[in-house]
Amino acid sequence: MRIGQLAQSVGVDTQTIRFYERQGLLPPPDRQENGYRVYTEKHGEGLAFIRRCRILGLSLAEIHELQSYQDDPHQPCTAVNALLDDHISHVRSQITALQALEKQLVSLRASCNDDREVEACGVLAGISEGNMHQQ
Amino acid sequence: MRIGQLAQSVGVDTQTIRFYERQGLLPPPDRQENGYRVYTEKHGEGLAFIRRCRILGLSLAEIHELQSYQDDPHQPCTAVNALLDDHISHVRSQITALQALEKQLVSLRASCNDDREVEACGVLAGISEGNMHQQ
DNA sequence: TTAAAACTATATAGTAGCTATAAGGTCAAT
DNA sequence: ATTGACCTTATAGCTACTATATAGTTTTAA
Repeated sequence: MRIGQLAQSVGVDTQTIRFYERQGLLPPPDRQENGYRVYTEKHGEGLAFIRRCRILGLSLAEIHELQSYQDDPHQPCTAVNALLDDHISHVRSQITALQALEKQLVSLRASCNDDREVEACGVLAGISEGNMHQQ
Repeated sequence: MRIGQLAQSVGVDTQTIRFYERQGLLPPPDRQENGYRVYTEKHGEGLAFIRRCRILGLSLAEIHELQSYQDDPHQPCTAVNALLDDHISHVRSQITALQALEKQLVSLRASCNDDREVEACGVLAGISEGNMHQQ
């Protein structure tokens, strides 16, 4: 299996595969005589794993960490669960921050309507005057 | 007022101020004979405006756009409001996406406890097997 | 058979918004 | 005279790719 086929089967760009290889997330595959990379089923699974992790919002560093656990299958999986717990709290704090931001933006937006000149715009005035509530 | 004082008064790094200047968000200030930048009150207001916009999550491009409106104060402020509306929907869709992600992560986490080996870890299995629900 | 299309390779730069580092010039105080 | 705090520019680093340039290889079609 060459890089293009692997890419298509997982739904990523060939560049991304080479990028993961350089980052140490995918093991360097064997090469044909002409230098083309040759991939196996294992590579496909590894790549799919990376992609699913990315969809879950994990960073490449976190994925690397998960891979290191996979390489040591008889350890307790405490660290895996802890990584996920950390990620969940990270996502939750992002949600909280964005909800606060949304409130702030909505209240700013309410301070204007479309029938004014820029000079009298409530939105711009609100930002300029800095009457922004914390967090 | 020199760059260090401006930076301290607004609470940013001096590097950030030079960066905004290069990006065209802050007008190039006058220089002393020795080349040091000299800032006025206006620069302070401009910088504070940028920072408040950043806190609201606006991109530098959006800030640039707002500044272009400020330079034309007798236009109607429709575009300002539209920019904010767009930003609000952007924030809302981020929230929605993160909430879906949180659900997914929590359900993944529920598939394991700490008393297993990595080999049997429900979390890793969940990711590897790809039984991930869309969005 | 040959020429074009489609694939592969590497290296490099760009994206966003800074932050950090290096290497140097300036200024006030000791 | 030298230390320290400030200023200058230029450059690289961060994340996770994506795009571009340039070149070699394979496959397909005429």
